[in-house]
Parts: sequence; C-alpha cells; structure tokens
Amino acid sequence: MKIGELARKANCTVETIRYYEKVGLLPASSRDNINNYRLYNKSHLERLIFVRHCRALAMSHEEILVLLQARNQPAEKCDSIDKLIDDHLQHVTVRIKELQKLEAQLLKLRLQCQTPTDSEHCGILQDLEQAIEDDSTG
Amino acid sequence: MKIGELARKANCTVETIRYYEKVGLLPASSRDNINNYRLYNKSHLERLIFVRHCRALAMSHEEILVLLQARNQPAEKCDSIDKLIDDHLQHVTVRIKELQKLEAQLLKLRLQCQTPTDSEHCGILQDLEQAIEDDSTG
DNA sequence: AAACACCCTGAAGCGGCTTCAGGGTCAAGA
DNA sequence: TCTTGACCCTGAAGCCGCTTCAGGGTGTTT
Repeated sequence: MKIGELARKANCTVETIRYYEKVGLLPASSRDNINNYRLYNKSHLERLIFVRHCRALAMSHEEILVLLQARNQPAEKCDSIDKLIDDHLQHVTVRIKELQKLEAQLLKLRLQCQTPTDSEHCGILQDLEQAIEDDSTG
Repeated sequence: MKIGELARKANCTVETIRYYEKVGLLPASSRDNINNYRLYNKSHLERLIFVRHCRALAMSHEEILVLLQARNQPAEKCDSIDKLIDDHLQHVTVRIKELQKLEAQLLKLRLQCQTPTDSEHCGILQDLEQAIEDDSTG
C-alpha cells in the first residue's frame, strides 16, 4: 500500500510517517521502481500502530525505541519493559500533580477578580505581582 | 543592577532574561556606556517577576503579553483579564483530564505484565499491538 | 600576570511534529 | 489531448520556551 493508505489505517498524517522514517521509528520502506513512491505492507502497519499507541500514552521516542527493540527480541527478559512502564507512569502522575497545583492557583486567582470597574484595581493583576508559594512547574 | 543580580532576584537564569528581551517579554534595558553590560532597576525586576509568575502558571508568552498590556493600561476593563484566566484554566483542566485517562491506561497496562519469563509472552507488548479506546492525547 | 567570575553576541539544539516551497505522477473527465 | 485534482516526493524552516555552545570581552582578586 502507499503512504496515504497507511496513514489512514494508522490514523495519522502522511507527514508524520515520513518524519518517523527519518528519525528511525519506522524502517525505510521499499520503493516503487517507477515513481519512487513508498510501499508498505501489513507489518509496517502493525509497527506504526504500535508506535502510535505508545505516543497516545505520551511516551517519548526514546522510550518507544526500547519497547520496539524488546518486541523484536522475544527472548529478552520482561523486567526492562516493566520498569519502563513504571517510570513512565510515574512521570505522568507527577505531571498531573503539578497541573493540579497549578489549577488550584488559577482558581484562586480567578476569584480575585470581583468585577472591579477597571484593571487598576483588578485583584488578578495585583496577585500576579506578588510571590506565589511554589514556582516549580516543570 | 546587572543581569546576574536580576536573575538571582527573579529566580531564573541570565540566559532566560536575555531571551525574554529578545522576544519582547522584557523591554531592552539601558546599557553601561563603558562595557555595554545591561543595567536594570526595580521596575524591570517587578515586571520580570510578574512574567515568571505567569510562566509558573503555565501561561504562554502570548497570554502574558495580554496581561502585561492590561497592567500598563489601568483604565481598561477587567473583563478580558477575567476571560484570559478562565480560558487558561480550562486548558489546564482539560490537560489534567487527558493525563488522568492516560494514567489509567498505563496502570491497566502495567497489570498485564504478570512476570512472564520472556518478553514474547509479555502482556504489555501484546496490549500495545491492540487498539486503545481513545487515541486522543493532545 | 594569572585566575576566576562575570558579561557579551549569534547560532544551533531540544522534541515531536507541522508547514511551506517547489516540484513529479497518475487516473478520470471534457 | 488536455486539464483538473488527488496523490506522491524532497529539503528546509517554523512552532514553543527555553538551553547550550562557540568564541569572545570585562573586572576583581591574588
């Protein structure tokens, strides 16, 4: 199949596929002798879907490459896969907590604007001048 | 004061300050005639702290520029500030929900690896081959 | 005179794509 | 046959918010 069909089946764009090839997440496909179009088969599709699922789980390309390697070496131990998922899960959990802190601060800030007539007395702006307890966002 | 002192007081790096000047979040400072060092005063510091607080709340440069403008035009109405915070808050809330979905998927995935001896039978890899309900991450 | 902390500039790198400029290919319809 | 329009190609630049690097100059201390 050509790249457009692959893109439709994997639910991504043609440009993304070409980009994945460039950075090594997908192997270079064979080409049509006549027009140099990329040609793909079912195993390309499976690999691409695998990658897209990993990305949907917000894994980095580096993490995905580790999983792809494990996928191609079935005799390997499972521990590293386990650890990768654990570590990634922790990243996500930490990020959620950071954003929740942020959400709380914004909600508080939002309450400061008790419909004053002009921004000179706007509590939001005044609050932003002051210190905020925890500046770490990541 | 020189840029290093400003950086320490605003809790950011010297490079960040120079970058903010370049992109217009900070006005170009005056310079020492002799050595061309940037020279700052208290109002620069206040503006920089304002910007850093906004960034700690994960606002974009564009959003911050709007707030800075409102800050400099005290007669303006407060509505736009209000709306900006509301919109931003919504972004954050949506992002949290996305990450929580993701977290749930990863937790489920993590349970798939019931210590099989090799990755050939690793439930995690098998799961990643399959479809995931909702591919939208943002 | 040397060491060291500080300052300067401009350009490139990061991640994960997206967009743009400028083409070639191919099937269908007028 | 010619044109339209959908599809394909490449390489480079743009996005965001910085960080890092290369290659210097300045200023104080020892």
